[in-house]
Amino acid sequence: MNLSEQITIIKNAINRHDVIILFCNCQVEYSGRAKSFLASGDRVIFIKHDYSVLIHRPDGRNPINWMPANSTIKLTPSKSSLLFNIKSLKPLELMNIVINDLYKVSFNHLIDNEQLKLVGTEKDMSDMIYNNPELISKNFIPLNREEQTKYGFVDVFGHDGNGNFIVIECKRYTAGLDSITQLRRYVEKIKKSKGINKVKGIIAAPNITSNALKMLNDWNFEYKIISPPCTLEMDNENQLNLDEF
Amino acid sequence: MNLSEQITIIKNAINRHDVIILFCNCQVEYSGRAKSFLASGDRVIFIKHDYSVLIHRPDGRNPINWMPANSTIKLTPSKSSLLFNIKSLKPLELMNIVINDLYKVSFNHLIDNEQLKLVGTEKDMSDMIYNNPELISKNFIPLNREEQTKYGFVDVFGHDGNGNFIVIECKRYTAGLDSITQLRRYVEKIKKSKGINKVKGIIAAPNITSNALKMLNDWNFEYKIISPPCTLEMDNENQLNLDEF
DNA sequence: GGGGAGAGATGCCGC
DNA sequence: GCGGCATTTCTCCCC
Repeated sequence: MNLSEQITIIKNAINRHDVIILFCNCQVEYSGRAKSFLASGDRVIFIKHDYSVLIHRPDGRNPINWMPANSTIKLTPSKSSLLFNIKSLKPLELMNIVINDLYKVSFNHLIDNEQLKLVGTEKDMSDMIYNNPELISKNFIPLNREEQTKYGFVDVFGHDGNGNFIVIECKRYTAGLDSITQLRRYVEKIKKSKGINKVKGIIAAPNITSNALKMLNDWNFEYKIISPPCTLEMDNENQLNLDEF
Repeated sequence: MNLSEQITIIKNAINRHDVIILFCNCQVEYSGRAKSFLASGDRVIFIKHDYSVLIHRPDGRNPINWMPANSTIKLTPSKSSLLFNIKSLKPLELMNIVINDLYKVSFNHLIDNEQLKLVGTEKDMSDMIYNNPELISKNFIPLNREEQTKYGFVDVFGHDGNGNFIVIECKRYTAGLDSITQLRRYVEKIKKSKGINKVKGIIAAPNITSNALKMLNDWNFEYKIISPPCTLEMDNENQLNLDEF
């Protein structure tokens, strides 16, 4: 297949909003929110249904370069092979891909209307604590989830029945320094907005870093070892048993 | 091509550490750091050289499901089509992919030894300020970059020649509430470690949110409108002119 | 659309 | 390996 035919085929696939994969050797220039240059190497170029463009290296989870959805994709022949000019607005971003060698092209029209069901998130954690306040202490009485403040959203807010407000910040993995400063910000905001000084801060997480623990002690906050819930209800009868794996 | 031949071809490609693309209809179960289920739909499965596995939907920059590098990938026939069992250790993560319909398979051995040259990062910003202290003020004298403290790393640290220390936190885009709490943490740490109370905090960023600006004023910090540098030196003579695009 | 914050974040660097 | 932190973060949600 000659180059001109190949360009026509790819252009048609783009116009149909097919998902397109190119195995190729290419170099990439990007200018927009930052500026980058990637010298020639073997990569996979990914043009998606939403006109986002991903450039994946042979390794790693993330694209080495990419353009956001709704980009304008121009494809032209060059002396050696193909040239992509990709443009996106707000913010203005430009990308040029010089294809030195096109190994393989593959495309298909894909339809996917399903949504991922996910459990074990931080939201699941705060729900669990709200519904099982004894996880914090036998006195804890939750009042709100996701309490809105000008200085941020509190995961779980409540009191202990003795006039002490309680602010809980959940982390699904390890709480670090940033978690403590975040909690501190909420505690101070609650103190100010409620006009009360008796506000206790609690970090709920399965792990905490040593420095975070020290900073937490400095601020008289508390740490509760709590893990996110991890039980997925599957109504699908074709369900696989991950335990058997 | 029958199913058994197809499995052999894919297995060989996996053993060669080829990058493999499958256009297919599939359902995905994941259990590990969290738990998820994704009902049947059209997707692209991506097996990389490092044995990471990505499942991409027709839209969006990120994989909807994935497994990290160095996973163990088992491929077996099922009643309808193929079944992937993928396993990763530390932490233990399991994934099952049921392929209902395999549309296309493509693979290629890819080699990429190049590194991305990127400019316009936060590090570039702090370097720029360190080398051009007048961007902050005519009195600013930088002392260190990336000053290490137990409670975090200060982007740029210096003084004003009048006994006031200066702590600068850079953000390459918009500074938010978290940037202010971060700066506050550094300022307090410097005050404590140096045993001095005259420490000024400065946010250097092209934008700041309204709430962050308010909090910054509450803490008597300063805001300097500074953008990250964005000039890429290209030694490649095949350089494209992005401006002409 | 701005703002805040999580993510199965990932990836990098430093100790 | 832990820890702190940026990311062309992306993505979701709420106002």
